[in-house]
Amino acid sequence: MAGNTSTPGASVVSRALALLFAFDAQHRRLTLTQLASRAGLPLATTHRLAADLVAGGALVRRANGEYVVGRRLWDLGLLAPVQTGLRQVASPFLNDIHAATQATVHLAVRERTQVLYLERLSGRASVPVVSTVGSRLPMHATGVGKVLLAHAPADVQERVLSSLDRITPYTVTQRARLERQLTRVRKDGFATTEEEMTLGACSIAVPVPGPDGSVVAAIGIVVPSLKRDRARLLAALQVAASGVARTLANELAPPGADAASRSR
Amino acid sequence: MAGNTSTPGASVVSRALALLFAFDAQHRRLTLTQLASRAGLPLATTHRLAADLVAGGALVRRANGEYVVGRRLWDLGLLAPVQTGLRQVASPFLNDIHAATQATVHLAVRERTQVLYLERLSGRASVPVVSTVGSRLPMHATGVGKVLLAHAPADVQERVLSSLDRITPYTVTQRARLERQLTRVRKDGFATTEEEMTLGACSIAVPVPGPDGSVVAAIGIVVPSLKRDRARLLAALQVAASGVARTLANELAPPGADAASRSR
DNA sequence: GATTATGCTTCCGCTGAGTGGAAGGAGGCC
DNA sequence: GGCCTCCTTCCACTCAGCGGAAGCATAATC
Repeated sequence: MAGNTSTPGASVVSRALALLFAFDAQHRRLTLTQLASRAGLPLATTHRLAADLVAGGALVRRANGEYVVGRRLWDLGLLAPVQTGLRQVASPFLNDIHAATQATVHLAVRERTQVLYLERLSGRASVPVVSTVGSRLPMHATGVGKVLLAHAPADVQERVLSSLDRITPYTVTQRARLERQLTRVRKDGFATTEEEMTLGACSIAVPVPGPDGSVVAAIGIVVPSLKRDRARLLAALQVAASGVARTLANELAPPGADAASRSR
Repeated sequence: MAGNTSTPGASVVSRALALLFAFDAQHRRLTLTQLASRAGLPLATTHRLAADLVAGGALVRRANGEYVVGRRLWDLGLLAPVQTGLRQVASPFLNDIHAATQATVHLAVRERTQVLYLERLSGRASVPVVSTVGSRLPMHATGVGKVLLAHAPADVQERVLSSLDRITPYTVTQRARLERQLTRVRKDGFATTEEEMTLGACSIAVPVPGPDGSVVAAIGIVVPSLKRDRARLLAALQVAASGVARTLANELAPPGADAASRSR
């Protein structure tokens, strides 16, 4: 729009989005200068666009000058069809697991080469858990991740297996060893981790099969130790997973349109 | 930016936001034409801006041409400091109530003259419930709403009381009667509704007091009937509410900055 | 209390990014 | 074929946006 832009070709909209997406889980509050630098825009431009965004309610400016994401964007985000159907269907079953185990319960799907956490019920026990709703974690170090990885397309597996970051001393970073684990996951129908993502936290997870036999999601729980009641936890998970799978299959009976198209 | 705009003075950013906020709970999917009409923009302009938004991942265009809110906005929305602290603190207590009662559990705050639902655990029983996370409902017809209204500033009460919409045949629309109910709510420490929002659904709710004695939120549950176990439900709610209140007070012990500033 | 540093706000001349009417597809229905 | 609806592309006009620079406010440093 302007004559003397430093990056001709970039639309105003793209700049505005750069400002919005400058926020992330580690940067929920940004000063003007931080915002400008993270978005890669000149300070004056940032100042003006940010003011527009504040005027529209997309951002909020605190009394101390910091910008935060506005409530209107929270509203808007909730409308995104992020597995809406899956989450609604799964919700009561997750609650059942939570009631039965008192542990932290997760519902997750695969997003490219990472685990995306769709839902989380936090447990009573003081287990350190790093995931929150919306967070992405590596597949090879989480229970739900191993389940999803074990059933992912070959090219995804290849990409994940070719670079296994060490997160704790117990993270499985040897390709061959993880491959053996994945084979077991497919055979046994569940995956476990022991302090591979967070010290002091173990997990166990099972797949949620879709109508066509593919794996559409994973349900897992996080506990301080698996020693004691692995069998009990696994039973609870499997009941829930088959419940979700059954409900999903029924819901899809009238095979209309693409996923998540049930607004009415 | 352009010479021949029909509404000079409107920034590109404001137009882009108009497009985004054209989506709401009743309109999660919009065609180009719908989008243009709801945003109040010419079709060609809408087409171009929407393409920019899609390029940035803020919107997604389905195969059938419909636009929906994109996953990146979902991510972003989760970063909004919408009572982050309150929700985190309350979550385990809400789960307790849910486990104990198997009913639909709500956490809500007041937003201007409406109830804003922050959290919802759906129950097993087939009770019709209209609320979802992020939805706003009138205060006078919901349990949590009555609690929040009873403890709202006088001007808010006045505005709400001066126009009581009828939603079901049982909605309380007489000002004097609702005022008497509010007095009781303050005295008894809980509120109830009986099919005032939805036929076949009753609710009971209690306030969550903040450190300074004001009411910061309400916790409520929805059941088919209150006849049977009102006392039991009330007890569960009160335990949870005081648990949340106590945790909140402890959390605020180091009184630093404004709410929701715990990113690390 | 002067000096420096840092971060925010405002100003303003230049110009190409944005605008939207209009024309041209692409389907769907009768 | 004719008609309708909805989407896409084109293009001449021009003012909204651009961002360097100067000014301002506050806080730290000497």
